[in-house]
Amino acid sequence: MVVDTRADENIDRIFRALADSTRRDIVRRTLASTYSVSELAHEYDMSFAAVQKHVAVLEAADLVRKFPNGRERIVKGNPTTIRKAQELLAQFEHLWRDRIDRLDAFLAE
Amino acid sequence: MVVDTRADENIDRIFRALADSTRRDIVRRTLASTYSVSELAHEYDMSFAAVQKHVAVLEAADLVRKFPNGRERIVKGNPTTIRKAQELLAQFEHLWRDRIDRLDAFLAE
DNA sequence: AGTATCTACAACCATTTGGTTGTAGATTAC
DNA sequence: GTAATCTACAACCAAATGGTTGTAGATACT
Repeated sequence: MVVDTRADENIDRIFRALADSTRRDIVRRTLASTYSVSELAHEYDMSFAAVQKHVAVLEAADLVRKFPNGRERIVKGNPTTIRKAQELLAQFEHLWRDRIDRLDAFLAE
Repeated sequence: MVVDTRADENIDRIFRALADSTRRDIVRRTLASTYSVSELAHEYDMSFAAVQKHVAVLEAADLVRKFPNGRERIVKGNPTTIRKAQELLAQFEHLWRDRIDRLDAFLAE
């Protein structure tokens, strides 16, 4: 069985992007407030280029978007993609509940 | 600023584990039904050892657990960890909502 | 105009990841 | 008892990841 589709690759990117505490912190910050790339870079113990790469990973996953503002790029967190991931996990939980419901129905016989 | 803690590493593992469509499929299956490792292996176009490794990654993230049953290991999806991830994403969304609420309050002045 | 700042991007490096094959230990089936 | 099945794990390999430094293009400041 082959499992991978284009849609799956997008999901891969989302979870992969979230699997790093620096990137999760960037998402939190840019959801709660406004940051340029260099403002973000000041927050972490790593090079500007490293932070830039993290932002690029998040952007590829559509977890943040960049908007030009003069020489700066304003990074904004994208709540829609967060919700998408959340809904996928909710489906997972649903599978479990359905199973329990089936079990309950069986035991009720 | 240093961002990583022990707790963060666990979160890393969860999202990292979910960032692969084969592993997401294993989670879905083992939440909805019962599979041994070899039964899972039959479902995918890869070696038994590869599937075994995927299960190990999921187990390290506590997304599945293994229970010995004779020579088999029964793999069970763990809804608790799914929920944990879901709640974390819900917090992210909350940051966004708070921001919008603050904006609304400001505009209402 | 000249300088400083912000960003983009390439090249490089060590480590991790996702796959493989092969070997070996337990348990079950005949 | 022997053979088949299920699992574990090591060794290996190519590709991706997460960091670095260095160079260069735009924009803003004085």
